[in-house]
Amino acid sequence: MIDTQALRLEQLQRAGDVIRHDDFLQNPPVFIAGADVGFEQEGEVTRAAIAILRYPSLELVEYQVARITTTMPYIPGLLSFREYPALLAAWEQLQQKPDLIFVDGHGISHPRRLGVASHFGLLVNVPTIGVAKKRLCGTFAPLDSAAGALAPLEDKGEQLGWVWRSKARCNPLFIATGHRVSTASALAWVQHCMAGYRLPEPTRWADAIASRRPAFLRWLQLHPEMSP
DNA sequence: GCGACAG
DNA sequence: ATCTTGTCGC
Repeated sequence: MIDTQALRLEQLQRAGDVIRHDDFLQNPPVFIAGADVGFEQEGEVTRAAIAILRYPSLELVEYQVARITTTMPYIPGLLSFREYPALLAAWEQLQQKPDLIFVDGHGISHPRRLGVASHFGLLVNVPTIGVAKKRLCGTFAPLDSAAGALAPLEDKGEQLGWVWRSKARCNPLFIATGHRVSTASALAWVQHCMAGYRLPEPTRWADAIASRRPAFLRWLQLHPEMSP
């Protein structure tokens, strides 16, 4: 069995190492990555995809996909332990390491302040931002229906991040510091990587690659040399 | 006790 | 997350 209590204690300990302010040596970043995790073989296999985009052009310059045997079931609040092994595997395969990573999931907007974006950021020691599609914890004021509507996500007296409607008629995104990025910058960087869709480009590409979507397959046709 | 609960 | 087509709404 899994000692969930020990994992929760580990989260509390690691959360103390998360840096919640900007400490980039060079800003703005030159390469921004999007990271996404999915599953195959009825969950037996965990698949991670990382897409590297040049900033500010947002063109895809590299991507890596890693598949490993799944070791943990999905337990709300303990997601990072299930996903980080595959993320690390994909990370090791990268030729070009990014200056900033958008991780699909929460950052410090987590019950014990250690979502997958924060956990992964600590492991690779790179600035990360959590971009999630659903709330995990915290509360926020009703959001206006217009694109751009924003509300702080708060919990127990502190602001954990933002709830931001990136596009009209779409559910909002939950954006928070992962590691080495401030709450204000987390929102700004995501906003700087939008291209008309609900998700920011780094995340959108990572998802397209992991799921082998048509847009990605078409891009592959134009870049044969990029086929792994 | 009851409801909520990233991917 | 994943299984999956068409369909309703702006």
